[in-house]
Amino acid sequence: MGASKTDSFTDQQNELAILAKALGHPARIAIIEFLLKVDTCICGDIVNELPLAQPTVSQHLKELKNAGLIKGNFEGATICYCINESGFEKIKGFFLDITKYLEKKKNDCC
Amino acid sequence: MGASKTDSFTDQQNELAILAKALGHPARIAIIEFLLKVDTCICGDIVNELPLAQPTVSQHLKELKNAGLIKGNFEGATICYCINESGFEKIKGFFLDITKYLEKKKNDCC
DNA sequence: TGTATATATTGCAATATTACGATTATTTGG
DNA sequence: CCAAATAATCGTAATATTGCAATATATACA
Repeated sequence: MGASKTDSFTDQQNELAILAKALGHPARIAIIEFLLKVDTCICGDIVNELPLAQPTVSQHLKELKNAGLIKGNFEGATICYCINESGFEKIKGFFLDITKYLEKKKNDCC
Repeated sequence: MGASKTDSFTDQQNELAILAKALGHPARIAIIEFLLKVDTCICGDIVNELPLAQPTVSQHLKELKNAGLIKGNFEGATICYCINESGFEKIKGFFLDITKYLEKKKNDCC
C-alpha cells in the first residue's frame, strides 16, 4: 500500500500525527526556530535563511501552514509569516500528559 | 530527489525532526497513548490494540525504538515495552521554547 | 502600462513510507 | 526434542515525500 490507514484511528490521533509529521523535517524545524528567534512576523527572508531552492521552501511553508503551525498573510508584495499559536496548543496537551506520566513513573522495569 | 538534505541542517534540527517524524503517524501516536494509559511496561498486547497486522505493528515499534521514544526488552517469550524518558526530554526543550515565546508574544500582526 | 520582485504552482525524477503475506528466529511448555 | 506462541525480517506493491527547474501569478513602483 503506502497510504496510512487513517480511518482506523481517532480524529485526535490523526490530528496529532499530522502536526508531528509537519515538524518531521529539518527544514521545517529550521523555519519554526527562525520564527522563534526573530520573535516577530517575518516578511520574506525565509528563503534566504534555508539551504534550499525557493520552490522547495515554498512547499515546506505550505505544509506548515496546512498543519496549522504557522500563519502567513500578504503584506504588500511579500508575505508575513509567524507562529500559529493554536497549532502548538494542540500538541502541548499531549506533551503535558507525557510529562505528568514521566514525573510519577517510578516502576522503571525496562 | 526524495531524500532530505540532512547535511545542510544542524544535528539538533535533524534530531528533532527524527523524533517528530516518529510521532507523525496515527498508529505510533496510538502506541504511545496506550503505553501512557496502562502506566506500566507492557508485555505483548500491543498488536491486539491496533487495527494493523502484526508485521506492520512490529515495524512501527521498531521506528519508535530507533527514534528513542520507547524501550523494549525481552521478558521471556514476549517483549516488555515502555516509554523512553530520554527521547521525550529532548523534545520537551523545544516545546518549552515555543511555550515561552507564545506567552510573551504580544505583537500579533498576522 | 511595463518591469522588477516575491511567492506559488506544475511536472517530474529519486527516494521513503506504509502495509501485509510469507517466512524466519526465539522462547515456553509438554 | 517438538509444537505452540510471539515477534522480527524479507519481499513487494501502492502511495507519499523531497527537491528543483520551469513556469505562472501577483504586487509594487516607475
